[in-house]
Amino acid sequence: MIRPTAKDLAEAAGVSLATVDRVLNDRPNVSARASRRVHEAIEKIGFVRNLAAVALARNKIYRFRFVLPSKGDQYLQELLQRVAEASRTLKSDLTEITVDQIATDDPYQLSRHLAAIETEDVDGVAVMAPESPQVRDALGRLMTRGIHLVQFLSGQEKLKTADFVGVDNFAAGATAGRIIGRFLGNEPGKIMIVAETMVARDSIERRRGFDSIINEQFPHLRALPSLETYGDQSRAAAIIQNVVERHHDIRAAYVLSPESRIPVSAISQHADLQKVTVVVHERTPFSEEALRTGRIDAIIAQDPGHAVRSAVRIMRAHADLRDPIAAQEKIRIEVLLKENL
Amino acid sequence: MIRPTAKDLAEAAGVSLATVDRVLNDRPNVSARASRRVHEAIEKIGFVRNLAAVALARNKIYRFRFVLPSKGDQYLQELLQRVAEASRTLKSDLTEITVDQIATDDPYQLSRHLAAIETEDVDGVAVMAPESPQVRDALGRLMTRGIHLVQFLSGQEKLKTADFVGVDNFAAGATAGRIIGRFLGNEPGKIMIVAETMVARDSIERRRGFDSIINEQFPHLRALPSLETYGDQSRAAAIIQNVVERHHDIRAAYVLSPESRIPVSAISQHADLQKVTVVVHERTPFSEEALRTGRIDAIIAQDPGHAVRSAVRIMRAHADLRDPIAAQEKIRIEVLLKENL
DNA sequence: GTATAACTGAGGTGCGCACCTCAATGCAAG
DNA sequence: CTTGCATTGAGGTGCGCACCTCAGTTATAC
Repeated sequence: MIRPTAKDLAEAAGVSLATVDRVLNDRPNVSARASRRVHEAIEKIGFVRNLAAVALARNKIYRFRFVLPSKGDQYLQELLQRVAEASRTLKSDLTEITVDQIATDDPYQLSRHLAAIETEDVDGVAVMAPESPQVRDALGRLMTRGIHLVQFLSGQEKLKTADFVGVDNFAAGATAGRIIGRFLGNEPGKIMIVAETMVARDSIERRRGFDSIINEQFPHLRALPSLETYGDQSRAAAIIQNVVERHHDIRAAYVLSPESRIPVSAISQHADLQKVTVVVHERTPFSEEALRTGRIDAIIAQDPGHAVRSAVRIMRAHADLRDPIAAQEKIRIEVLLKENL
Repeated sequence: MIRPTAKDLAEAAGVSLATVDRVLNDRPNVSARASRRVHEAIEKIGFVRNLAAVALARNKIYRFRFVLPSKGDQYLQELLQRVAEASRTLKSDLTEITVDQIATDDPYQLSRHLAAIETEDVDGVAVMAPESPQVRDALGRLMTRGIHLVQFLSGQEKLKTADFVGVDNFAAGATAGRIIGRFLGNEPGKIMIVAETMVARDSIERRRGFDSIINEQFPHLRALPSLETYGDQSRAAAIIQNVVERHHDIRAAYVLSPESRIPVSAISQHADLQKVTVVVHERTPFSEEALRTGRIDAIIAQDPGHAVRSAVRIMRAHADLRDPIAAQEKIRIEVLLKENL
């Protein structure tokens, strides 16, 4: 038989098409016996639903929304581009993607925005926002209202019920630690650590992962306290200069935040990049160029395109009441060197 | 308007549905004027084909075939699993995937097998086979017969007309070179290089990439001539023992071939893995475990699951007379350390 | 027993498009 | 003018399934 249809399935199961429909779509009023016979027949004749037909018959448009920060540098731009790209590609798959850019670092504003999302307007929401109790509650309320939520690239620690798309930041920090440790060899020295802010949970976890490796595996190295730039160019220059002057044996720098342009620029002003091993996070036009020209030595990245597509697949699966395929949705921690850009 | 349909498009363009159909599907007998008006209307009303409806109306089953080696170790198993997985997932997308396992290292047998593939049986073929003139000709003939070909994970140098899915092996070798070079630091030493066979083009390119980095960036290191195991455990042990005895200053080992179990086992018998930095290719249960336990230091990998899905997407695009989205189909060279497994 | 609820089947409609036929119109060459 | 060919439109069919209605049947409670 060429690819059995629902009709073939009904025949094989000895029931009517209506019952097959009830079983396949989990509708009520089906006896256990009928359900069992249908499932057995599915196995027996190898029935597989034609998703194209399902989609057409349902004639449903999936509407997903990404809630992203309004302020940022190149990494945010990269993300926006990937979302736009996915939006274009998925239009022919009955999927419409919108983007809201919000001051996600203002919990009040973000909460209000999330509260204003209507259940009827959207089938899933992917939110990228730093952790805060207020935001966590707002996200919880969103889910209570039946809107499927994906925590996008940055998670709330105690919101385990929502899917999370992104890397394990502890592991990412540990990876950075391993690279710096191995690159530096056996000579002792200090490592400068720079972040936009240490309020962000991502940065904290990366730092913890980094420290765990350095302390255990490379005890001759010492990671200095984290410097916070607050995204300010001149502040970054000042605090980095200060640290460089006070420690003559800085052999490496690790930038925790996704936006590395300001920290790296400041570092290159005040330190000899030939001697200092620099590792940053996220691939951006800046970090890519810096790696190419040798200003930095490695990038720890997560592919934003993958992340976007993964978030959409997860929201789509939930909208169809399916389970996402977990294995495929794992975002890899990528290590980029000059040679594998 | 909710999502315009072809009917809306016809109306907007001032032509009939039949003409819209002719334009959308590149059928003959359409005046330039009609075509232009349809395309303008597409832009104007934002028409996007409903792929589900297209698929349903076409009612076409895509049949793709993977031609893979019959002999191999864990990496082959990994690949087979990923293909099987994709096969299961894609069944509901009207895509059927079959696997032929052939002695791909026998050009004669492979050519005969390829020649026997019927145009009617299949919409695309993905072939993983070492380079040889005979195979290249057989692949060429396959394409001449109108069967779309994807070179899967191993390409023929002079067959540029066919798509290739897999990493740039020169870059992969260079990445390995960078890692070993940086991990070893400034002390001089020698690097042992092991391959199953250096006949395979992949190994040759990796070696070239590796040498280019070592020679340019790390002149205090010397890469020894490649050792060939021919997949034989005792032969591997013998030649590696020989090399270890003749060179007392071997500080690293680089395994070029995707199957690393035999070489690494042999190396660990005859060298002190605490002191020797080992880099291998491809993630397998063995290499993963070896990385976890510290027997090896890094894995250069390409995600076989991605590769399989990418090959399928490319064949699918060609079957639909579309162009694949090149950016999405690039397979990354992954660097795996203990921390980002 | 009867009333009620749970189940089942038959049949219809429509999703948006591809693909087909056939008649009608335009247009150019001779 | 006629012939021939390119172009266009009108209309129909079917892909596989979801979703609906309604009549009929069976099980269960009382």
